[in-house]
Amino acid sequence: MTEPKTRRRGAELEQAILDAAWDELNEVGYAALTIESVAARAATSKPVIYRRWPGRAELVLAAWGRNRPPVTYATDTGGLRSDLISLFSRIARRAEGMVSEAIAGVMGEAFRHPEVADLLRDRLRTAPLANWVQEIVDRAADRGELTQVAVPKRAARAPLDLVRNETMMYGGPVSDETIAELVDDVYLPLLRGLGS
Amino acid sequence: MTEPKTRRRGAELEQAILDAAWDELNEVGYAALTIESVAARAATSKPVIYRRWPGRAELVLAAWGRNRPPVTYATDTGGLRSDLISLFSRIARRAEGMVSEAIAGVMGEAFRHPEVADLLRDRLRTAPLANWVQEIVDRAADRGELTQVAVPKRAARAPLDLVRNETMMYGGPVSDETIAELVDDVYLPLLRGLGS
DNA sequence: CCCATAAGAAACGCAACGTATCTTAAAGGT
DNA sequence: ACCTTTAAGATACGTTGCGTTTCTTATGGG
Repeated sequence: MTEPKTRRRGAELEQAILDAAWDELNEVGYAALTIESVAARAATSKPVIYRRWPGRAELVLAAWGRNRPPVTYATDTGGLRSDLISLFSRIARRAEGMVSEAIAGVMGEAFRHPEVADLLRDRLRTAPLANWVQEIVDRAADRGELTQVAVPKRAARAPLDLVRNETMMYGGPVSDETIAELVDDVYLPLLRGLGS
Repeated sequence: MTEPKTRRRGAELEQAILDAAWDELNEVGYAALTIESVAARAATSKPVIYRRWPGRAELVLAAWGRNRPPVTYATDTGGLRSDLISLFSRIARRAEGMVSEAIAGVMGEAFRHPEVADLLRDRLRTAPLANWVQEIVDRAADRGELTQVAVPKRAARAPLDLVRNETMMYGGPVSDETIAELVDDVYLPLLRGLGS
């Protein structure tokens, strides 16, 4: 029991720890995740983990970094509204995959450790979002659904911000109804208003 | 030292505890706030606190409930844009007074305790917001700045959601520049778009 | 084959948890 | 004025996880 026979090292060991952290995160959640539980699960010991990451937040961010879903591209669905519904759904699904309880937990620590805050912000940002929105708008303009317009950065970020807010406030997955409201009552009017 | 002479009871004692919790929250933050530290500060003992609140989150929410700034009304500044700037600033200032580190902390626990989540949501909601937005829009319509329109609930909530997102993501106070962007690049276009 | 490196085991003191026990001050009814 | 009920406050308990230190020993590179 005290070490079967093989002693892992370097990358292999690191991956095993991150897998253990990820499993633990999904099974018991961030609040109940302890360094000791991860160490036990990975069949290693605390110092091994502390040698690599300064604390729980960083460990979880690292684990999450290896397991988050890839960013997918916004396809042309043939209409502005359906393009937006598709975009918002994609964002929402991605946000859900991020285990919002963990985000909230890490956030709590982020305030005390600015490095963690920066790390977290990087993770929550979806870099190509602005381009996607602009592409959707361009296509809509080609179809005559909107007047051609450059979407300001703030406006391009809004879908992500609105979905994130929804996820953080209500925990669970974002309903189709909510997505429809965000598109119909907020984002579509916004895009239309940009053109006037 | 072991009890000067007077022993507080009921409401008086409760208030003393909540004051202590509030002070502690502002001085050391949520992460470092412990039941023991609050008990010490209030010059009482742990059981007294546990008899009243089940845990840290509830205690902090209670303390916060007694100390949050009153909701103030949106005055007529004479123009749509300045009305909105004023509204967003008000929301932002209120959000800052709420010690976002504490919100994040409570949020982390909220996921494991649905009652806490409900409590927290109540606290973060600003009930009369929809009316304020509608009033601002009505006034703007009277001035001829917008066409008269009923603002959907989602759209009316957006200012709060956007500011909250900003506060949670960046911690510190929301800059005037950010507020201007939110108004000029997001909310003004949105309101204009609702009218078309 | 040897040796520098790092894995793993074990134990440390510390802090805070949440609970249980007991004494005693305060409030209120008669 | 007394006596009963209520709850405040002190104290101590076992528990858990922290983050660190110390030491042994397996492993892989040279």
